[in-house]
Amino acid sequence: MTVGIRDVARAAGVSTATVSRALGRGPVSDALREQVEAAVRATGYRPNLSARRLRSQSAQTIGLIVADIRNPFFTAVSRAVEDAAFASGMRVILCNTDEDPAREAMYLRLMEEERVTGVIFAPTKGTADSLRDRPLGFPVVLIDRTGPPGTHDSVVLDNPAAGAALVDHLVAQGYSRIGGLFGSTSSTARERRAGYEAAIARHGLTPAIRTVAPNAEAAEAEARRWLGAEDRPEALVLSNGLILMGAVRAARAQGLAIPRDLALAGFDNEPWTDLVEPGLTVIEQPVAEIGAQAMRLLFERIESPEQPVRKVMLSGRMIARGSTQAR
Amino acid sequence: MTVGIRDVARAAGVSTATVSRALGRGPVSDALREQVEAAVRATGYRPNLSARRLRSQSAQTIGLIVADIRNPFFTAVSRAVEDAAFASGMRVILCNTDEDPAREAMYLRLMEEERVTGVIFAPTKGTADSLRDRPLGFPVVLIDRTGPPGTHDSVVLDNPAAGAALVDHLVAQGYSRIGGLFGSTSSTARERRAGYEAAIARHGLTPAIRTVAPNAEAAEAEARRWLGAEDRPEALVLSNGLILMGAVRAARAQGLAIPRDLALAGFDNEPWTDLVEPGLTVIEQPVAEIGAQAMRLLFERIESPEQPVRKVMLSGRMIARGSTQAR
DNA sequence: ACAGGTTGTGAAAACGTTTTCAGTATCGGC
DNA sequence: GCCGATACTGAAAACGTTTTCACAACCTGT
Repeated sequence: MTVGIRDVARAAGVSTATVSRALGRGPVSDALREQVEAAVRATGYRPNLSARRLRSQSAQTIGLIVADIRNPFFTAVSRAVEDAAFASGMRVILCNTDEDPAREAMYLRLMEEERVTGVIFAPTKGTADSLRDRPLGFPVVLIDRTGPPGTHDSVVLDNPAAGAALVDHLVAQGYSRIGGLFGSTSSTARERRAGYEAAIARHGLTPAIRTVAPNAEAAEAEARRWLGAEDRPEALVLSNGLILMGAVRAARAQGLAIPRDLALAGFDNEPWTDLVEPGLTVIEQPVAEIGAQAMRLLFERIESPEQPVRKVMLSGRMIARGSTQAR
Repeated sequence: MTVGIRDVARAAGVSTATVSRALGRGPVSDALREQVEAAVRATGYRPNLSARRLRSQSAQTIGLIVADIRNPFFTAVSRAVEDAAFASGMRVILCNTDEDPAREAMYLRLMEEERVTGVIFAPTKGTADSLRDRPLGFPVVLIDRTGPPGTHDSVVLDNPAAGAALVDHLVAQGYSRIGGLFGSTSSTARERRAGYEAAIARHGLTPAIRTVAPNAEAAEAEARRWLGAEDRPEALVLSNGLILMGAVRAARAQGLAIPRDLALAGFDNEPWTDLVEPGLTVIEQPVAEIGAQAMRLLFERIESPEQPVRKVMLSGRMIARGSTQAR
């Protein structure tokens, strides 16, 4: 029924070995190569990737496991990864875990079964920690989040610095009762929180921290409670774009004017953050750079598996907008 | 090196056939099944999916080819598709074409080479038209966009009705010089435009139409030109969420107040559309339903390949917000 | 007690490629 | 004119599974 390499071989009057070589790279005379190419066109042959991968023991595929495909940060990173992969003739399998450890485990198993060449992974905290003891058949590069130092290559933002920068900015703008609402599932949120705490301490202020599942709905609910409470802060630091959106919604719901009643400073320069009124002060992440660096680390790890573990730390860029106007 | 089914068989003291049957569905005694499972755990065996697919001639994989992964409409649909696929024990390969026919062709070829079970596809107009003459080894369900009637199953919004509904709403709110800015690459934009034109004609108004690449940057540039021209419309209909965002940016850039100087009505109830001031009137698409229906059509087509082509048309829901306030 | 299932099992074939191995021309250098 | 490379080619093995085939063991109804 379906046309295979033997059909092409027969049509071209050569052996299957020659067809294989003509299609891949192998020594084939120009004459035969042309015959083969003609036969491929004539028969409409499509190589069977499963067979090719099985025999060649090389999937030419990298897995990209992200925590939330709705988060524009991850879609932006994934585009960069995909571009780099295609430039190297590799396929990408994109997986979305929804910050769910069970789905992370499932996808890691899937990657093993696919015998992928390598994986780029944004794990939840628990998985990141246990990754050290989990033997996997492929190299892993962590993005956005890391586990214990020294286990896997990684590329992350300088989160402590970024968290501190937001606090410093808010202090400079005249705010002092500065709260922080951080995601509960990632090392990244922890690091941003650590930067927040350090800066708060440095300025001699009192920290006020709440933790929440990193999605807009949970963040809105928690922020509403907080903003309705007596100890309502004057300003809020939000640890990612989804939480930032939740906070904006909560402020609206509570009838608080930004920045008069509540200043906001968060992460991820998403397209909508300068469309709302006032614009939102954010740390912009170098998303394309993160994806590209992750692919570079992965390729270099595949090239030389025994080299020491590396961690690439990139700086964010603060974009000050109306939401943190001086009071 | 890597542990295969023969190693498991040896460890369990059975044949490879028995291991295969114990892992899949096949008649195996309980005693042996347990032995096999123990051996799997002991050896850390992971089945090789390439080998499995090659032998069983079934990829258990569906391809999902979307036009723009940055468009929240497609990420939402893809989540629904993925959920349905996993519920049926299938994998999903997610591909992003960027509205580029060359990438569409590349991904279609990839799907052939992967021998996928089926494909869900949001094609550009040119590709949708030529799809009829392109023999593919798998069933295809078109989403969001269609080609010539009767060639492939599809699930789409009732776009003409939705386009007309926006015009009707604007007319009811007192606007009469209503322009339309539509995407250039999809059948969907065409249908929305047809609905716009029909409604404009029905109200005895004059149509004013511009066409643009369906991304925020191109839309903003075109809208800026238009809004700076003498024949600036009082209201604008925008054919998707990205174009809507471009229009908002253009209005801001030209210093036009919404809705006083310019009313806006668009598509896709994205999270930010009610965060901007004023909120934007949009047609909300039943994204989860679109994904679920597409999977249903695909499965039923796989089940019975010869059944007549079906087209599922879903209705959008208009959400009126401040951007179309009565004047 | 026997024919005719039914159930469980293993040996071996098969899936569609790539790669190894061996072989045949051809070539350059003596 | 011979010898060792070099370049190309085909036959067959190999990749890791699932599936077919054959068969043995056990039922079930007469």
